[in-house]
Amino acid sequence: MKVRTRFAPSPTGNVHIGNMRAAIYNWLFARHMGGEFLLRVEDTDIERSTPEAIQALLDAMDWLGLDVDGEPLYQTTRQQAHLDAAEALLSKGMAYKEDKGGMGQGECVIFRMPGTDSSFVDGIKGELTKKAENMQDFVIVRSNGTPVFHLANVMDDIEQGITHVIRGDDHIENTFRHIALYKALGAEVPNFAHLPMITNAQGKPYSKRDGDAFVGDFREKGFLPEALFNYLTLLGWSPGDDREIMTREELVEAFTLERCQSSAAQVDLKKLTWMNGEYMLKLPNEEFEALAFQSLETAGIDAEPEYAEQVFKLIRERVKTVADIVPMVGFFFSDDFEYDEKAVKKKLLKDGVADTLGNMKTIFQGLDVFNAETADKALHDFVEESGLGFGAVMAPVRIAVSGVQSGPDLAPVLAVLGRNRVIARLDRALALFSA
RNA sequence: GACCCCUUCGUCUAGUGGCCUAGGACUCCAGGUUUUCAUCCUGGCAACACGGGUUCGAGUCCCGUAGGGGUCGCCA
Repeated sequence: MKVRTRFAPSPTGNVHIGNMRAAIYNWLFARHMGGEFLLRVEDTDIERSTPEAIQALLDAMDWLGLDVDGEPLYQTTRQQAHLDAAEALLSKGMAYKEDKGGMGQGECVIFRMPGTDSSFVDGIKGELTKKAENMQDFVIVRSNGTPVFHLANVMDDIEQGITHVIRGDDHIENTFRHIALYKALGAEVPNFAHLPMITNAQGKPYSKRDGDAFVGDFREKGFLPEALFNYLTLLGWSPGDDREIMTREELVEAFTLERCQSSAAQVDLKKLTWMNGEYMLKLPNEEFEALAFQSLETAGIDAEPEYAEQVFKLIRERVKTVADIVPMVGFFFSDDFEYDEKAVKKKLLKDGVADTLGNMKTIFQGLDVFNAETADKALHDFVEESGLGFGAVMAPVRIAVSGVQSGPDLAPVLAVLGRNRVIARLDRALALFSA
């Protein structure tokens, strides 16, 4: 039988990172097995399920490259089928009506647990069992006539022909109920695999309060989808060898449920950032530039393409995330940049620095040609002639033209900025900081 | 509280009874390269939760303890 997995989120607009990892595992498993990956939108919460929220969900999946087979199933279209199933269960005596709790809310439909011990083999955790006395009957249709999650979920998984239900381990208890439902409904029980949860930097389960809980947050922070995908896959799974940076094809090829960890995993932003940097490095130049131009645009920076491309070449290898770009190149596009206070205090407000900057200005003005090579040579010559240390010359010049202590090679930076800008900035630094 | 699950370096993990004086990666630290910064290279720190078994031999199997987590809704 062909493997079919599914991702069944509630479209709330924000897709939780833990949910998205479950989606990734479902996708990976389906692709590995040559099966299908389906989407079911559990949109029965009318308040939160707006078209925008659904679109946001689809966008997040698209961004991560989780392609879906077939049309998505919208749970709201299935209500009648759910209710019919409840009727059938009722008529077979497998469910009963009751005014639960006697609260006068009216009668709801309650599923009768079979009263036998239950056990199943979880694809990740192994055999799981539960004694009959620890399982209670449960509501499948509310007194207001709407189906409850358990019924809807099972019915729709049957409808979509799901063979493998891969979900968070917070569903383990539900699984015993669901299995009983499958059997009562006369349907084949699918395979189940329960993923351990992932936790935040504090080692606690992700809550909606966590800043980085949603897929969109990672996108905004400048992470590449392929890097996030790779990282999330490795969080709780490993190929069994030492590979870490893996292409999507390699991940699909290597992915199996048996190699999934059965304990919770903690997200480590530092490692994600490292991995993202590796992916940034691998990006084809055109893609990097496209991303960079986009970042400048959203930051409201007007960039002349030819000039910008020179700038991008300078920072290309230093960027860890897309979000690094704008702060790194700001001074190339505007004279209105901040001076790093510490840097100024430590390097600029020193005796003799004003002379150094003044000398460099004169030297640069006197150059026949001003480019990376000549600027570099001028810098070196001056260091030698003056007997000043290298740091005593480079650092002040760098801070004067960029505001900060670190950045790409200084000479190329000067060359790209151009002589006029460099001299103007040296003048300004002289005026502002001559001690 | 009841039921269930989990436990290898700070973090992600390899490890399926001898190949483990426990390997890799991130982080961190030190040195080197770069006559600036970053990169890069080399090296280092650092773990089998604890206690009992079983066995010639246990990180690997069993039992218990502790700690962590999940679930106990007419939410999903």
